[in-house]
Amino acid sequence: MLTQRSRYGLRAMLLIASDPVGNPPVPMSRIASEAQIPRKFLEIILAELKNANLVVSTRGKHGGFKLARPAHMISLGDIIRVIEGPLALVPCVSRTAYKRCKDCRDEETCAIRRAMMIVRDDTARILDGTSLAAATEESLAAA
Amino acid sequence: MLTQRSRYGLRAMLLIASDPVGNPPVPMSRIASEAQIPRKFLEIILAELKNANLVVSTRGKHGGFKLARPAHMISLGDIIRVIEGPLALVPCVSRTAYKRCKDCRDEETCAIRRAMMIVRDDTARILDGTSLAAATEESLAAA
DNA sequence: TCCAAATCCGTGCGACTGACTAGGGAATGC
DNA sequence: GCATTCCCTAGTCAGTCGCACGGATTTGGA
Repeated sequence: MLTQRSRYGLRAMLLIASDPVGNPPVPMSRIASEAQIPRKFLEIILAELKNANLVVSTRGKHGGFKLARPAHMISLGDIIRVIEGPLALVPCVSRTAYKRCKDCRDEETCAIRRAMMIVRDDTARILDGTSLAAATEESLAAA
Repeated sequence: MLTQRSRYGLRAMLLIASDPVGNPPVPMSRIASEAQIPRKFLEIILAELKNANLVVSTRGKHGGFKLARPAHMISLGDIIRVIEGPLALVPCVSRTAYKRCKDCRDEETCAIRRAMMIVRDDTARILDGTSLAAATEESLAAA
């Protein structure tokens, strides 16, 4: 299951993405109220997203957040990986956080690993293949 | 990512499954030493598995644990669901723990939900489609 | 009969994480 | 210079993870 953080992150990103491109940045307070996310908690999440170069911020009056790339170039997988961590169920099949399992005799023939690998690939294929743009087309608030 | 618990659970089940069918039950101490799982922690995990009717135990001397069903009738999904919880990433696509997301306008057209649903189905298909028997055929210790 | 081998059962515990709060700083625009 | 915004550092509070301790209970065998 995804953590609350991740769901908040998805909601926040969807909301920013749903704002017309030419508009001024979306202030945090509006994200908090419209997506129903605790204000201060949202700060932390947006900081992570900013740190990962998924959003850019402008300070001062009329400041706020905008997507760092167009909405069709940011995937659900990008967001989840930033907030939640690796998509893989076990370290030995993770691309971003590979770690050998210590008592595995042979990674090549391990059936557990093979199943986990397929799960990971399928998951990544779906989540990386769904962009914010695709998601906002039909629904505005979810997760 | 799966928790350590779940990985221990998988290892324990694999070890029990790898024991010849006619043999006496496998004592916890042997599982602990061979699968490298802390003895007392293993107690809790085996209790969960027993409670979920995946293993049966016999007490007293020469007691231990055996699979409750033949190894080809227990899937990795069965085990993970018991110890880790639902396979779905969000509650609104879970079969075993469905819960509506409060501010979702329309579940039918929600693209997030649709992506998550596909991920869940793929995950379940693989994990429920891989039995302990299939896993033990090629590798004995993993995860 | 009594011991040893085994599962069962409750309790505790330190570390971490998840979710959230508090309070002030620093930049920017009017 | 003042309001509006983001930025930063802590700290709380509850829960879970991973694990350990000390038994009680059941069973088989010497």
